Amino acid sequence: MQTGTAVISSASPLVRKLRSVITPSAEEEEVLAKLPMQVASFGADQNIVREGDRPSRSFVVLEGFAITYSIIGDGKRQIMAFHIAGDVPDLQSLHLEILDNSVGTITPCKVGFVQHDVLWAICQQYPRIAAALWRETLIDAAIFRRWLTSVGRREAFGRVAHLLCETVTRLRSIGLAEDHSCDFPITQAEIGDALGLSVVHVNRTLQDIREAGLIVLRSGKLQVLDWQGLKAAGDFDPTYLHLKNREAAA
Amino acid sequence: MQTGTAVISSASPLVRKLRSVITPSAEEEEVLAKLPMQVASFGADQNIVREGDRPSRSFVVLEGFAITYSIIGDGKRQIMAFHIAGDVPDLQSLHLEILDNSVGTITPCKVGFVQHDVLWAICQQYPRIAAALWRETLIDAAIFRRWLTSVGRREAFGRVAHLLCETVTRLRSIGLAEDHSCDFPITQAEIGDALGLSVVHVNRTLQDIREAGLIVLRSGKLQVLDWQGLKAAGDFDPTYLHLKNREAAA
DNA sequence: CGTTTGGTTGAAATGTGTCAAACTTTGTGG
DNA sequence: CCACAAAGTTTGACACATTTCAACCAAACG
Repeated sequence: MQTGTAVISSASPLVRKLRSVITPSAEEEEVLAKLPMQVASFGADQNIVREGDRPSRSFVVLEGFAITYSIIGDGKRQIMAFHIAGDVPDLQSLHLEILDNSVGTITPCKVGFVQHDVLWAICQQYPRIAAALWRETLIDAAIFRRWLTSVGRREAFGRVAHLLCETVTRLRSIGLAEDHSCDFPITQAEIGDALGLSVVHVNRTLQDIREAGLIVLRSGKLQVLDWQGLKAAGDFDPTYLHLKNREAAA
Repeated sequence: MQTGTAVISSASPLVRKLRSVITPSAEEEEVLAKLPMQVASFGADQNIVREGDRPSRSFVVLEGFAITYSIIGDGKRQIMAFHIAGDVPDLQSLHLEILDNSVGTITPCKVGFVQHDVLWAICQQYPRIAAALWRETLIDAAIFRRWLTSVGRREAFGRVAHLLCETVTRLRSIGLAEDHSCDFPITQAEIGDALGLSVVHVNRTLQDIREAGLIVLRSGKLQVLDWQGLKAAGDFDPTYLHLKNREAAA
């Protein structure tokens, strides 16, 4: 894998993501690699787009972690997705004029804005890329469904375990995890807002998971000690991620 | 509305749904109206497709209520969506080979199966229909996000209220609700499985909502007595449904 | 190095689940 | 059209997972 890693890391996040979603041709890869985008950097905890916006462009996450979230009436926050390199969190705005949720950073991020008309043009010229983009939004929806299942019907232990499994698997699929270790810059408060739990209870649950010998999580690094055990605890089956490179899910 | 109703009801559920999603041309409407589909009837509580299937066709709900659901390890069920006439619950299978959830009926249903290659051909020939279908899947995703928010961060009262608002609004958008009254054949157990609540608690919550004078719900009929009040209770804002016909959300 | 952010702990409060039983409505076959 | 079964709803009592409050501690950071 050593030599392979160099090749993979030379590809743009968008191309790496594409490879996890379809099997692109060289030409298709090149189109995405040369996609005209306006790169911008954001600090941690900043909004990139807000609920109610009517964007004329979407953006790719190039580096860092971002979240899709919404604030409800009484001020509580629900995080609906964690976004990593290669994700296009507001791709939906290509078809839905008004954004129904906000997207913000939780770590410093580099993102690339792409005009919608550029995307439209590419979709017309490269139907397989159009299909891949549609496919990506469908996978996002599948992830939402799984989260809903987790939050609706699993207890805290299983919920957290499932989130950890999913995140590691997704990071692996784009080459950002070795074995079952990865950067994990998500705070306990953010885990809570994602899973419908209080910070306090996330903290206690994380301790339980540690004591069960399943993980080590310290200073933003996650190491899974017992992958099978964690999968079992979270009732995790990666089918719903519809990854092309199945090994990532092993 | 009387004369208008006649016209609307003459349209196929698919066309009516299309009108709520985009503003179709006469030609586009005709394409969908004449879509070759194999119509089938199902009794209540039957599976139409199952998790793990690899369908070569999708289906439109023509009559009745269906659900997207999943069973987790310990046998609990999470319902992720209620489908009404015009919905295409497994449209995702057009792009994702393997189904990651089941779809079943909760009332007797009439559905129309459409081969994927037919859909592909239409998408190629009518880009606006392709866009509309993509758009529909994006709206579905938006609904999942809202459910997640509801289940994650709202108490039972708000959750149930939100679900009622959403269902009435969607039924209105396809002409299946007058004012704020509609058929509501969803059992309390199903509401519970959708919202992550036990039947007992759904029952008590429903009584609270009734006592608050917001609704009448009896023998499968829902009548909203205080729409503003119900919206407030559920913190409901229909923007996320991205309806073309905004009046439906009033 | 102080200041901020994130993590940890304990105790008490509570929303919701579970269990178990009764009641009511709906559908159906005799 | 009644009678019965099945499905859905309702109730009460109790258990418990999770929240809230209120500190305190540890690590990161400029």
